[in-house]
Amino acid sequence: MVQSKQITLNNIADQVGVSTTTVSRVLTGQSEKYRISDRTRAHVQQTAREMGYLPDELARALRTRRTNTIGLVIPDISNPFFSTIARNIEIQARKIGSSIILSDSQEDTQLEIESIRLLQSRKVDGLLICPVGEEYTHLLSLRGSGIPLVIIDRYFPELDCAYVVSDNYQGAVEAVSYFFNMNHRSVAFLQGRVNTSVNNDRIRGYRDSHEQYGLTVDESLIVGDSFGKRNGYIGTKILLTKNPRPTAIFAASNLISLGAMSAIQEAGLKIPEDISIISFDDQPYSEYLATPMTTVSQQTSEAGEIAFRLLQTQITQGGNHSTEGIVLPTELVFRQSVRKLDQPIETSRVKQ
Amino acid sequence: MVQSKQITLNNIADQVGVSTTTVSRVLTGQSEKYRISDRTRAHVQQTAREMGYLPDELARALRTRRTNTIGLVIPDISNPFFSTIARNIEIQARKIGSSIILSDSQEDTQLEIESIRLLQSRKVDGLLICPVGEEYTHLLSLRGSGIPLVIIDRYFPELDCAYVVSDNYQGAVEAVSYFFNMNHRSVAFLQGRVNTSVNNDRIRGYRDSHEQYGLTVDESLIVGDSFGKRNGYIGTKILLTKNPRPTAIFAASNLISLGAMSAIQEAGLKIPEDISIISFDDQPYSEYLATPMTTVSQQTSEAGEIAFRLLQTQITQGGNHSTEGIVLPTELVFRQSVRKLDQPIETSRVKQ
DNA sequence: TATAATAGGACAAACGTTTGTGCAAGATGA
DNA sequence: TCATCTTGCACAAACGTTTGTCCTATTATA
Repeated sequence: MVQSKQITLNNIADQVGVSTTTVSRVLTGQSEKYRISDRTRAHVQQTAREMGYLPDELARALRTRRTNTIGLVIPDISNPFFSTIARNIEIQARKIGSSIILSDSQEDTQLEIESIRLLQSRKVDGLLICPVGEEYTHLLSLRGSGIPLVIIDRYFPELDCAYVVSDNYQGAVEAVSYFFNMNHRSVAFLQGRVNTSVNNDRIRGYRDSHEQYGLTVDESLIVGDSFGKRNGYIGTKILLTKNPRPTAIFAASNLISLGAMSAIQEAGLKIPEDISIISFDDQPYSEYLATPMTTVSQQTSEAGEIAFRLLQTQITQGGNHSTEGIVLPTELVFRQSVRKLDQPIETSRVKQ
Repeated sequence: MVQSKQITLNNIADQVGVSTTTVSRVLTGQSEKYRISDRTRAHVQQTAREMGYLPDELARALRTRRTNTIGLVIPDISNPFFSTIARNIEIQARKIGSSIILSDSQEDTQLEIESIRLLQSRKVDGLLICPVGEEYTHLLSLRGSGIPLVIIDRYFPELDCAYVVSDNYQGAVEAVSYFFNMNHRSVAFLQGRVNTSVNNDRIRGYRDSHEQYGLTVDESLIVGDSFGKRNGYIGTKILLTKNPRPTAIFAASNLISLGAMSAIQEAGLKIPEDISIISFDDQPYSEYLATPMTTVSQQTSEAGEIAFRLLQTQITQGGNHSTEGIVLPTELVFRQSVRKLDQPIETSRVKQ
């Protein structure tokens, strides 16, 4: 196997009988700016092609201080929610010849920090981060370093940084209100990772919705601590022991609702006859579930694309950091996992 | 916003009052090999830390001809099958300080080719490719270039290259045979992208299984041309017009079976009462579907990890390219989407 | 014809590392 | 005291680009 030597600008220069400079200028399309004759230009291009020249982006980047590379750090790339975001970022990046370096932080802040350091070492032009979400001091100093940065999905009110997130608050309000409209009065919340903006905003929506309907929230109906399936399973197990049992569950993620379905099934209960459920995150399979799931759909594709564009303007416009925050609307997609109950007997004053 | 200058070895050297060489040797842990005094070493380490030194991996790579970076090209990162593979690759890579550059070829050979070129320009140490799968001439020349390369999921018999794939043949045989054992005799195949090894092997299994049971395959029962959902929908629509209708469908991917479910539902049919189905690719949601789906499970996590290791040995052992092919067993996971029919009347000699 | 302008390209430095080699000063041995 | 080792580090080149500047020969201008 011949480990064929790399073809460099020098090789081409020697071959053509011209300086490296000239070759570089021709191949970067600066031939007219530097008055390279058509003859030379053609000759250089020809031999470059013949020799199969591929520019060394490393060397180029070292000189130009621009790698055309962006870092993407994500808590779990196997989660379709994140991989959809990643995909749309990649598609945008490829359009302008950028590459993305992918880092999976495994929902671990420490790994997130290490990822960021490594990406900085690799001199990425900018960073797109779906943060684990609890800590943000490392993001603060990152922001201070002046590197272009856009946060996705989970943001930090105290961090002055561009971000794109879903309207988690409104999404939660609509979901929970829908339960109330269907005459549910005991609605549980299977929450995700606590103290993340995503979770905080959804809880806030959950609470405010109660208030709007003149209801008080039963704190014992808020359970869970992660966005994973296992958490959904355990949380639901707990909820189902309650007496009286909640009539509805609002699950904070697609994985949580999957776990919840396991627990519900094991308890011999039916959705929505025995218990209703709404899940955050619409997925391709949502409509095919045993009971087609009513969900809160997020604009994941758009989130990826917008985040990339935000980052790109930061990169091209240099230090002029817009701190713009973009919040994308959610949509409640109605299917069959919510049952309408009989009118509740209680005399709850329904505001609004 | 202060665009703080990059800290270089030179800065540290100046600060400490020592040469760049010495700083480099200390910071790369070669202080004893080059007899740097403990005093100097400590001093250098201290100031490096104080100044917040981060090595420039670009410059380092340019000099060492090693980027600690591998290229990963995948047809669709939003497909959980691929994103699971990607995740496990990333997890392995991070353990040894490598980064992965992700490229989504969008199931387009041309984009795949461009991706590979760009990754070569970026001087990745090796390439992990889930090929689109029809063309492989570009992979041939890639192989000739001597860059470490491992193919995942779809391979090419004519391409002398390490690969890791599922045992698609055996998986298909088991699925289709199971149908036969359940007394089905009219089993359709909703195939994926034609002329890919994945599809070819599954078709072969489909055919051989027929032969083992002394049955002839009805060619009109093989429909479809991609691994997408839409293809599953259309293919099923077609199948359902047949008279007599096939009693069972073998779907070549998770997305195909989702599409099939739509078509089946629209026709007012029930799984498995009216039609049975087995799908390739087990997914977290498979057991929660309207009818829990009997699937052919692949070892996606393992595939990613193994591929990475294969590549890593190629990288470290230099040109010594093993051409080892690894095929991972599949597993038929039984759920409820297959109905047992009454004994067929026909007198088919059942071999085996 | 003398001078200025232009065309066409070359030189060399720089980006931040790594690494083979060289070299001075002190330590050791005879 | 002289030669030899050893210690501890510095020099300089190299990786493949890009880019500001300079140079020479030819053409145009006066």
